[in-house]
Amino acid sequence: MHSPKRILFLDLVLSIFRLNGLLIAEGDALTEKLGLTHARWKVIGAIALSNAGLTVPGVARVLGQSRQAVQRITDVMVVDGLLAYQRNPKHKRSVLITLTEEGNHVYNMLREQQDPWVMENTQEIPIEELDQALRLIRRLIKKFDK
Amino acid sequence: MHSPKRILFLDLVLSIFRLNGLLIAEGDALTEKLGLTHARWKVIGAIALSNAGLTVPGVARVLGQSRQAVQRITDVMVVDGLLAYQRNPKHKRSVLITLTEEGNHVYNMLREQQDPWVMENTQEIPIEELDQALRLIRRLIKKFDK
DNA sequence: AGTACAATGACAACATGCTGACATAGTGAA
DNA sequence: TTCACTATGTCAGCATGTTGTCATTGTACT
Repeated sequence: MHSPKRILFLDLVLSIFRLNGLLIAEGDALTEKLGLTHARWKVIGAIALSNAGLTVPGVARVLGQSRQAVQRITDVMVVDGLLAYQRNPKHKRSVLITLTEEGNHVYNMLREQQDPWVMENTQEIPIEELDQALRLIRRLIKKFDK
Repeated sequence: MHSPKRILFLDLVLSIFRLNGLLIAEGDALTEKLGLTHARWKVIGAIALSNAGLTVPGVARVLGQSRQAVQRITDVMVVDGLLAYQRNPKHKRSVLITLTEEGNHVYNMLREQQDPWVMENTQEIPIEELDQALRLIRRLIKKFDK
């Protein structure tokens, strides 16, 4: 079974692995001066983008990681003063994660690095192509996320 | 700067992270009975797909990882009998990695699991869409892989 | 040939991720 | 309300990946 589709799909999978690694490297380079690592900017990004507030398992679900891995990172980030835990009106045990003033400051600096980076890497790409790719990827995510 | 393109691109990046994790989980589930982990099936796949033979740093380049990480995995896989190191006519120190008979057997079984998995997950997706997405991802890879 | 630079192997320290296990809190149905 | 099931926090063990460092081998240029 060596259909073109098979080759294409496996190629796509390998390319996802590769791009994933490159994006992490890009993000790390982008945030190097801010003292962030990819584990940290992922968490900061997820929280900053959430409207309703996120719990530790909530961040884990968004990032597709285990809650234990997220918990470990957030615990350290709270100690480091980037995040704070806040009482959750919806849940007695599971606190909400919020950005501290310093965390917000770091996020803003992250944005200052990120915005030109996004500009630079998307200006030649039509918005329709980005949208189509995103839709396909979302479709695959839905398939695998059960 | 909250252009739709920015949001779209960041959304794409997050989705790549998410899909990457899900694909690894899929692969691990697929190869669970074979006693493989993602670090291992990635190496086996890379070697099986190579024509000319690969060295440890060669595999690292293909997978976009550090040679040290690959070396550690291959060393264990040699002990486990899946891989063997072979004299490299081109290089005195840097040996070639080959699949042992058992390694080849495992690769064939991997293929038996992988083929129906690919079928199942691509049958509703037009080949053109896969191709377009792959092209965009390759374009991004080229941008970041310097 | 000689020499500077690159590539490789080896080892270490560390960050990150996963799963498993357990106790506790929360939720929903009988 | 009670009870089974799920969600969460916590701790532990382990796999994987990164960077840094050093010695050694290869390579390429003069």
